[in-house]
Amino acid sequence: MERATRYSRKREAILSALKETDSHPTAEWLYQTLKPEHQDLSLGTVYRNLTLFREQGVIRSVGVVDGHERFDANTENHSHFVCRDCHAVIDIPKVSAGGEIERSVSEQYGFSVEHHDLTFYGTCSQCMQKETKV
Amino acid sequence: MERATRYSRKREAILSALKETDSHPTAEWLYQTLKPEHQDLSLGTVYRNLTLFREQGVIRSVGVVDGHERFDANTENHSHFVCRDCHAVIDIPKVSAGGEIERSVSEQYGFSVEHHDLTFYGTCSQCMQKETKV
DNA sequence: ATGACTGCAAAGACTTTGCATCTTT
DNA sequence: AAAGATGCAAAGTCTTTGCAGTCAT
Repeated sequence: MERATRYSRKREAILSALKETDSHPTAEWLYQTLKPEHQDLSLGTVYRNLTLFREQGVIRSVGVVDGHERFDANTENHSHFVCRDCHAVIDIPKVSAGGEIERSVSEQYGFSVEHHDLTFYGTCSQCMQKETKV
Repeated sequence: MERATRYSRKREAILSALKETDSHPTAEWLYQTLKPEHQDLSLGTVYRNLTLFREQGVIRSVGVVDGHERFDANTENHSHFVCRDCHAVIDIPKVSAGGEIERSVSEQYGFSVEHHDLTFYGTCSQCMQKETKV
């Protein structure tokens, strides 16, 4: 039997903060961002709720960038660009083939494919300018 | 000026082990695998060399799966399937559009795109059988 | 000999967890 | 009141690093 979930001010705040940004934040960023409004917030609570949200499927992990896990409240199919310089994670609206590609892999290998990620790596425009100046 | 690189038995062994497997191992796996032949090998050396290889571009990180970074000596363009159950990382030969897609993102956003990863997530056939039995 | 490479163990960095306390229902 | 949620700090994991000794050139 599953454990019930109760309302919690902080949980709501964490999810809202995640929905209001497109920066694909880390747990630490959420903690720092919410701290002023919720002074008794603890990092552990942020982590616990992120884990819960992920299990519920309301958020998704974009992966670990430079040692920090990045989260995304946008669970619709889209891609990402990761800047190897400033570690920004930027949304790239649907460049991939969508569901068809998953079906193709599923049929060829006999795997149950639930999801796929397309991620680009390189240097963002801002960081490219910086490099040029040096 | 870059630092010179000298020959090292262990370095060679680490790279060989990585080239001989398609399991996308972790540092720990390489360490355990090479330990019998190189009894005085240390985990630190494995990590140091993996970092070196990655900088040299002779290997690539497939990302962090279940808290462990996974490495791949195959730097040619291909995709991966990650089993969320047993954490296996399995090669999926080229399903994506290749270089064109990178050019497209590069032009649209003004980013310098160096690489892209396409990763599928789900349950592998072996783990699906296990689940059925239960 | 010189500078690179390594073992070892300590230090780091991020995340998880136990327990007493506070909240929600 | 009962059970979930949180703060705090300790514990866990994976990875990095300093230092002294070893090896390649």
